[in-house]
Amino acid sequence: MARERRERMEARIVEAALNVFAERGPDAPVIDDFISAAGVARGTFYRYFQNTEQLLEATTMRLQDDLMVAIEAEMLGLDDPVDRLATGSLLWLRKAQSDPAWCAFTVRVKPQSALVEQTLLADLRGGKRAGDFSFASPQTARDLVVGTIREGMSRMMVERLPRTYAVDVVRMLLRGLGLSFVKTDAVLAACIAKLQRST
Amino acid sequence: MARERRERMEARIVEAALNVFAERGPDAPVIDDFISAAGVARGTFYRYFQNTEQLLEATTMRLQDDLMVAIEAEMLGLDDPVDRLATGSLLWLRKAQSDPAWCAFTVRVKPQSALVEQTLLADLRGGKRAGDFSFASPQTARDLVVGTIREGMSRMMVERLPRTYAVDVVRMLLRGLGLSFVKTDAVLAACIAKLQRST
Amino acid sequence: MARERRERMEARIVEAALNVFAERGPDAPVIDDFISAAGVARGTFYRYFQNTEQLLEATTMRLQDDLMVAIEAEMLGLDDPVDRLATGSLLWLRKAQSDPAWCAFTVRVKPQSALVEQTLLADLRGGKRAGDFSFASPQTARDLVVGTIREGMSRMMVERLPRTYAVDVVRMLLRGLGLSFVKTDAVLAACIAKLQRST
Amino acid sequence: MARERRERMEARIVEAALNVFAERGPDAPVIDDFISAAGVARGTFYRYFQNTEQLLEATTMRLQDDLMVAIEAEMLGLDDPVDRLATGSLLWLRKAQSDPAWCAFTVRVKPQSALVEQTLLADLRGGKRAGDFSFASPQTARDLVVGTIREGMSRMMVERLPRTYAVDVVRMLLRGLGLSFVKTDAVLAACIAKLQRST
DNA sequence: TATGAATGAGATTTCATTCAT
DNA sequence: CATGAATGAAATCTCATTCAT
Repeated sequence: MARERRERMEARIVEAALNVFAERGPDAPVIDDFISAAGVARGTFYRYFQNTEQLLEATTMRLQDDLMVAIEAEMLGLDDPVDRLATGSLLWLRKAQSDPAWCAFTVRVKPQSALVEQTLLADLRGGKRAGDFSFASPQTARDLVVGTIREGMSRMMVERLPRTYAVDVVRMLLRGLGLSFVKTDAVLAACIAKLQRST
Repeated sequence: MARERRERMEARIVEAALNVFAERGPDAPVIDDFISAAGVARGTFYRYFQNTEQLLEATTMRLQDDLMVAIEAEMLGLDDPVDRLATGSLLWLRKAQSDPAWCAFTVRVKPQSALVEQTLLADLRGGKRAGDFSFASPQTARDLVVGTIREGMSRMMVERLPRTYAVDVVRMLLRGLGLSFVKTDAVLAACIAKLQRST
Repeated sequence: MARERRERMEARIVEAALNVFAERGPDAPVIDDFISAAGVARGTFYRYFQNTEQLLEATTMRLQDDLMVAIEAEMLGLDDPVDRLATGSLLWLRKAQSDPAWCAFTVRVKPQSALVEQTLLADLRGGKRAGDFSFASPQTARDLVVGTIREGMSRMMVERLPRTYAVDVVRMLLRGLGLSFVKTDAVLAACIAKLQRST
Repeated sequence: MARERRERMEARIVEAALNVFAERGPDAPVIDDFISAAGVARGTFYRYFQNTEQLLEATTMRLQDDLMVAIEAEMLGLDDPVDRLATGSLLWLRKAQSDPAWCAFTVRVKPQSALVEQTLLADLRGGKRAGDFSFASPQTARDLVVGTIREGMSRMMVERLPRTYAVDVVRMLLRGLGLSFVKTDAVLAACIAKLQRST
């Protein structure tokens, strides 16, 4: 039960961090913001997190994992790695566009959640094994996907991007990953159709 | 003449900042490092820059502009936007790989130099007008190029990337920009050949 | 003529200092306030005054001398030291009450103008020689007069004092200087009457 | 208990400030002097005082309160307001004359300790109620007492004042407050006699 | 374990004064 | 002489982090 208490407290702080970001924006948040939002003493904070960075990371991981799980749920039944990558990227970008606070938070922290990284790499490898993708190495391919999406998210923080932005980006990504132009369009069309049905 | 003096002083501070970064690495450098390196009083520093961040930006802009000029020199005679974009990206990534201090410095600051942005957008537009590229908008295409390269540079700071990394990335980029796979390989081959000759 | 120019410039700076005090109040005035009010360069200022303190002193002396001269004019024909001291103090306090900028300025600078000090001491000595005053030493008596008036001026800066304040103070001063209570009242009455006539 | 700690810390800083002043004199002491003397971090200082001025005020208040308490002890058994005022003023001036550091410190800060002000006003009111004093208002009377003593203290900082200075001043003050010349001399004589006995 | 005072490194600001042009 | 950029000492502020209670 001591263990449970620990987890409740940790969750409380993370929860508070989320609110702080949603309310005060991505800049400035200082430790005082977090602890006062969580209603916790300074010292208590440091019992749960070594430093602010770690809180941010933990929160980002939480956020990314949550989204990843939601996306996986959405993709239930989708087995083809190419379909999965397309759908996943699309949903990720849409989340970013529809939830600026989430976007701000995610873009500000460097590392990605392990779950996201693994899922992404698995699909990249799968797509290559299936002969659809063609790239030098999964890590290099990952840089294309992660870097482009991250840059897009950065720009969302500054200017309003068109509704079609997500699809436009995913098209570039699939082509960049070596998917033939014909297949790219087919995959995209199917993926969009499926998403519309499920909404 | 008072104006000239101002500019000399600003240049002197930026120059010193470059040295500081080259010597002490991208982390930690504190304002005292900069002012003592520049041989300038604290008050003088704040007469030219509002804060450290601003100095970093100014310095990064300088660095990026300098590299851009060097790359333009290297590309003298190259007129085709696709060739230019391929060569430029390649040289940029190679610089990053061969000069970790430069890479660390550049990757740490958000905005890109205006010169770089303009050159990039011009080539993207040119390549599209020529019918080589195909993408939704130059800005979206820019996100692909800038985001991927930036992500690659980030990863360079953490792990050693293979010699072929730069070429691998550029191949993905060209394909992502909608260049046909055949042309992509041709452009890359020509571009590499030309670079080898000129070295 | 070079000498004349010098004096004109000095006067200009002092003049500006007066305005600064009148406009911005007694706190804060910084050298920048003075030089920008005078439309003079930093360096120029230091050619005329060694430091801010010296400017303040010069200005105070000017102000006090001016007032002293005005008071002397008002007292033309008054020869009795006791009358002079009473009238002078009264007029001084009235000036302070009617001109808050002047008051603020004067109260902030320690030393008194030599002219004021000499006039005061002369009247104190005169009144004692005439057998009206009685105190240990003119310097000690001076402390009573100067200290009380200065304290009153300080309080004027903070709170509004009653119309009768000046007379109340002068009555205390005359008694404190050893003037008999009867004479004090007579002197005060005469002095007030004379002032009313002259206005 | 946390409250107690706070008070101890504040006292510690004020205590240190006293030492600094005693050792280095009233001019120049810089924030670093205070914090190093108190063995306290810069941040801590600003947690207790907004700026140096505030520390000076707090310290002066402490000093004035301490002296006031000592004077009250000395006056134990003295109930007559006139006696109290005479004795108190005398002791205050003697303290100033015998302890230049204290004098310098006290004279440099504008406001008086609340305890001092209240005690003074009470005695002024008491003396008036008893028919001994006669003045327009206690506040005006206060200006006479405070202003004169302060001016005397200022002058002590510059020149050496005679041994009789304190008594001379108090005589002027009592007369100025409207005490009859006869009573003034009687009160002074008694007060001096009493003090000599108690030493 | 929870608390919040204390720490201290550092950034930023302010300003009187100096000095090259 | 006039100018205003440069200086540098000191004040003030901000925060992440430590630590005694």
